[in-house]
Amino acid sequence: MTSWRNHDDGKAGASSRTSGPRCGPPPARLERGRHNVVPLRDRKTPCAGCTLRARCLPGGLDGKAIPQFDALVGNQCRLRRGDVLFRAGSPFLALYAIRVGSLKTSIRAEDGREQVAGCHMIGEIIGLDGIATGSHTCNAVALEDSEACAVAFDRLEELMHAVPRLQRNVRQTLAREVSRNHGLMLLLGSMRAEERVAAYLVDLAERHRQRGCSASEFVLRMTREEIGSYLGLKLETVSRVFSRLQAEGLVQAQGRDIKLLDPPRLHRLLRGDAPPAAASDHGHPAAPIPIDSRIASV
Amino acid sequence: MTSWRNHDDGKAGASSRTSGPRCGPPPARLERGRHNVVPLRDRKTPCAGCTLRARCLPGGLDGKAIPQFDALVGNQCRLRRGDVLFRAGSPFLALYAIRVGSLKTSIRAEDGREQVAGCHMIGEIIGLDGIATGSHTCNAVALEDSEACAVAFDRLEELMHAVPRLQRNVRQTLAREVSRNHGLMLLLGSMRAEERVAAYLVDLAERHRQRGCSASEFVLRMTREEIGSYLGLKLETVSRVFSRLQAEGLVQAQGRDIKLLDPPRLHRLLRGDAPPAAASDHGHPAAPIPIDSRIASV
DNA sequence: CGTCAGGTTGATACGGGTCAACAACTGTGG
DNA sequence: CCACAGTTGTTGACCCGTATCAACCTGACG
Repeated sequence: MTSWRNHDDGKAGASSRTSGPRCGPPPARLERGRHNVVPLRDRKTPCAGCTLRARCLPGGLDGKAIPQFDALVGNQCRLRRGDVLFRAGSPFLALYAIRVGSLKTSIRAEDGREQVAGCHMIGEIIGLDGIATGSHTCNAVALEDSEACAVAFDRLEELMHAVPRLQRNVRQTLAREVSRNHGLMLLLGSMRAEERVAAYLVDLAERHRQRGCSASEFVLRMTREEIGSYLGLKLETVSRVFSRLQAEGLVQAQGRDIKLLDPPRLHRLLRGDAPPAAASDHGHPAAPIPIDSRIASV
Repeated sequence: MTSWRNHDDGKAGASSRTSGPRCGPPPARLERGRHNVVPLRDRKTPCAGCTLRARCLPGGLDGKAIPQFDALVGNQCRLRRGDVLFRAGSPFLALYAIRVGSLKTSIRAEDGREQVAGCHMIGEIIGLDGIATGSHTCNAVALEDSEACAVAFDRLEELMHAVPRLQRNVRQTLAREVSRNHGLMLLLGSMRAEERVAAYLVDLAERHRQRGCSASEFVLRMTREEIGSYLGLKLETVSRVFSRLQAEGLVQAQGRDIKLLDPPRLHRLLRGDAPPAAASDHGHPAAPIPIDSRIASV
C-alpha cells in the first residue's frame, strides 16, 4: 500500500466530457450481465499527476509530451466485478491501463472451451492483442471493482510518430507480453500441478512486491476455477494443491487469503528437485557461437 | 508453388533431390553438429526482387521505401541443420526473416528444462522476443538447411519513424506473435494428446497452404521429441497418437512424411466431440465472436 | 561391422481428471 | 428471525490418460 493506492485523490465531478463518450470505444455501454461500465466524465487524474505514470505508457516522456499523451486518454472507466472491459471480436479502439483493481483476460476456442490467459494487476496495459487484427482476440473482465484508462489507439499511433520514446514504450509493452507468454508456455507445457501453483504464487508475490505491497501476504483475485483454467488444471486439483502446500507448511491458504510461509522452499519447488531435463539443440553439447554475433551488426 | 518457391533462384549448392510436392526448400540432409554459418557477403536477393516481400517486413512499402529497407538487411545468413541463429541471452541486434528452410525456437527454464516454443517456416519473422529486454529470450535453431535475412533493429527503428507502414508491419508482426501464443496456450492448457497433435497437423497444413504448397502432404521438420516438447507431451505419446490417427484412417504417417487423409475429420477432432466446457465471464452467457480458429496459427 | 539417433510399441505406474458429497458463506425473501 | 438457493471451496473414491521404463526396429554413418 503505497503510492499505488491513492492516485485517486479526487472527487468525481461531472460534466465536461471532452469528446465522445470514451471508455472503451464509444460503444462501451453496459456489457450485459452486470453493471454499467461507467466512464468517468471528468478524468480525475491527469497523467502528469498519476503515480503510475513511470510504469505506464507515458513513462519516461518529457514534460511537453505528457500533456499530449494525456489528451488521448479520453476517459477512465470504472468497472465493477464481472464487468467486461472488452470482448473478443469487438473492434480494437484503445489500449487500457489498469489504474485500480485487476482484470483477467480469457480466450475462447470454437467449441466453447474458455481459458484464462492472463491475470492483470494495477499498472499493467491490456488490450494489445487487438493490434494485429483490429479487433480484440480475448475478453477482459474485472476481477474486482476496478478502473482503467482508455488510450485511443489511432491517436496513440499518431503521437508515436512524433514521440519516439512513446513508440518504444508501446513496443516494449508488446514484447513483454510475448515474454510473459513464454513463461506461461513453459509452465503449461512442462510443469506438474504443484509446480504450477507454486509458480503462480511466486509470480503473484513478485508482482505485489514490485508494487510496494507485501509479497508474502495477499489476496487471490481469482476463484479456484479461474486459477485452474489459467494453469491448465481443474479446480479440484488447485484446491488439493493448496491443501497439500499448507500441510507441508509452505503456505497458509484460507480461501483466497494467502500467506507464503516459506518462500525459499516455494522457489525450490520450482527449480525442480524434479527430473533433470534433457532436450538439446539438435545435440549440440556445448555452446556454439550464435550466428548473430558473428555478423557484426549485420 | 507460387511465389514461395524460387526466391532462391541461385543454386543452393548441390542439393535438390526433391520429390513430390514438397514445400520446404532443398531437402537438406546433413548431419548435426555446428557448422560455420556462412553470411553471404553479397546479398543475392534484394528485397525488391524477393518473392517473399509481400509477407515480409517491407510488405506494402512503396517504391522508394523498399531500397531504404533493403539497406538495413546487411546480410543473409546461411544455416545448416542444427545451427544456432541466436541464443537466449545474446544481445538483440536484429530481426530475422526466414528466406529458406525452417527453425525452431525454444525457451529454457532455470532448472534446465527446455521447451520448443515455436516452429517457424519460410516467410516468418523471428527474434521479436528480444525487443523488450535488448537480449533474446529464446534460442533459434535451424531444423534444416536454411537462410535468413538479418534486419538490423536499430536502423529498422529509425526507418520506422520515416515510414509509418513499416512501423505498422513491425507492430503487427509482434501482435501476431501474441495471438499465436494465445492459441498455443489454449492447446497446452486444455487439449488432450490427440487433439494437440491434430491441431498441430492442421496448423502445419494451413501454413503450407498459405505458401502455395500441398496442405495434405508434407514433411515434418521436427523429431517426435521436439514435437512433444512443443505440444507438452512426451515423445512416446506423440508417436502413439500418430499411430492411432493412422489406424483410424485420418493420416498416413511414415516417419516424418505426413499425408492427411481426412482433413475434415481431423478438424472435427479439434472442435471437440470433447466435453462441452463451461467457464464464463463471471456469468455472462452471451457468445462473443469466436476466436478465428482454435489455433490462431500456432 | 558396430554405433547411434530416431521411431514404434508394450507393460505398468501414477498424476490429475471426474464424479460426488458436503461445508462455509452470501444474498434474498418471507 | 429463519428458510432457501447459489456460489465457492474442500475432500474422498475411482478411473483414465499420459508418463515412465524398456525392448526392439530402422536407417545413416564411420
